[in-house]
Amino acid sequence: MARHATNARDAILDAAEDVVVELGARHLTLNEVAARAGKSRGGVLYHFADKEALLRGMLERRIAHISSMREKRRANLPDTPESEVTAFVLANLEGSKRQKRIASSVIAAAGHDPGLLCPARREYREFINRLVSGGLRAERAAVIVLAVEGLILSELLSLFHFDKAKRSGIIKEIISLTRDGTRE
Amino acid sequence: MARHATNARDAILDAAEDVVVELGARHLTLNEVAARAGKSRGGVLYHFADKEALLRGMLERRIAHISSMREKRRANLPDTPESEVTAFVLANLEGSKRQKRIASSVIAAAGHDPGLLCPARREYREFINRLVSGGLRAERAAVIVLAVEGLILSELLSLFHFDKAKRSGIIKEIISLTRDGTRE
DNA sequence: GTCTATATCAAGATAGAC
DNA sequence: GTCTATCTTGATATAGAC
Repeated sequence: MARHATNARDAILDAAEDVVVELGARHLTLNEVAARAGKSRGGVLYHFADKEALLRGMLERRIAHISSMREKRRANLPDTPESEVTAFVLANLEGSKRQKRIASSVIAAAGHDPGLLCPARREYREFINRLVSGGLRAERAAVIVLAVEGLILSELLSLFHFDKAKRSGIIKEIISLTRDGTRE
Repeated sequence: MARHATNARDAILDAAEDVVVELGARHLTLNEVAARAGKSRGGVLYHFADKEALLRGMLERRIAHISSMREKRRANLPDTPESEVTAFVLANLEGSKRQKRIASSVIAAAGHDPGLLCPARREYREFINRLVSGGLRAERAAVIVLAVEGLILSELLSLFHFDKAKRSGIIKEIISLTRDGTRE
C-alpha cells in the first residue's frame, strides 16, 4: 500500500516510516529520508519546512488513516457490544507491517519532542470515552486500549515477537475482554 | 530514592533518566547528563566509555531493579494464582515516577539502537513463560504483560494520563485478568 | 518542485593535565 | 576520577540556480 505513493509528499512520509522501522528513530535524518524517497534534502524541505514538520506530518497522516479505517470497519460490523472494540483493534493491529508504521510515527515524534503527541493523546481519550459511553467499565476500556498500544509499541521496539497464529490469538483475546467488561 | 545516589555511576544514570523523563530522548546528550550529574563530559565518559554504554547501563540497572522488586514482592504474597502477576504489576507500575524511569531507559535505548533491547526482550519472554507454567492461558498472559508495557510506555510518552484513583483502578483491573484466565 | 552548494551548529569522542 | 581543551563528524537549514 504505502509502496506506490501517488504524490511526493506521501512518498516522503513513506520513506520516513521505512527508516524508523528498519533502522530506528536515531537514523531518521533528512539525508536518509531524501535518499529513500529518491529526492535530495532540498526536495524534502520543500514539502516539509523542517524536521518537526515532517514528524508532525507522519503522525497526522497515521492518525487520520487509523481513524478512517476504524470507521470503515465499524460500519461493516453488526451492532454487538464489541463491534467498537473490534473495529479499533483491527484498524490498529491488522498487518504487523502497517502496525509498525503506526508505531514508527509515535516513537519518532516522542523522541524529538513529546509535545508533538498531543493529537494522538486526544484521539485516544475520545476513543476511551466512546467505549465507556457504549457501556464498558472505564477500567476495562483503558486496559483494552493499553494492551493494543502495548502491542503496537512493543512490536516496533521488538520487545516481543509473536508468530502469526499467536498474534491473532492475542488479538482475539483483547477483543474478548469486551464481553465480561460491561457495567452491571 | 534515585535522588541520593551513593556513587558517581548511579548519579549519572539517575541524571540520564531525568533528562529523558523531563525533556525527551532527543535531549539525552552527554552535555546535559554531565551538567545534571554535576560532572563534565569527560567525567561521564570515564564511567561509561561511550553513549551506547550509558544506554546499556540505564537499561541493565532498570531490569535488575525490576526483577529484584518483583521477587521481593512475590515472596511476601500468598500462593494464589495471581500472586505472580501481582508482583510483576506492582514492580513495574508502583509509583508513576519510577514507572517513567523504567520507560525512559527503554525509549532512549530504542531510539539509539533497537538491538540494545535484547536483555529486556529475554526478561519479558521468561516472565510470560513463567505465567504460562503457572496455569495461565498463553494469550491471557501476553495480554496482561502487554497492558503493563502499554501503560509504562504510554505514560512516559504522555499518551495517557490517569489520576491516582484511575491508575490504581486500572492496575487492579489488570491483576483481575488473572482470575478468569486459567486453562480449563 | 527539485537540486547543489554552503553556513552553522551541536554532538560524540580523544588526549593529556591535574 | 575528574576536568579542559580539541578533533571530527554529521545533521539541520538557507540561498540561489535550474
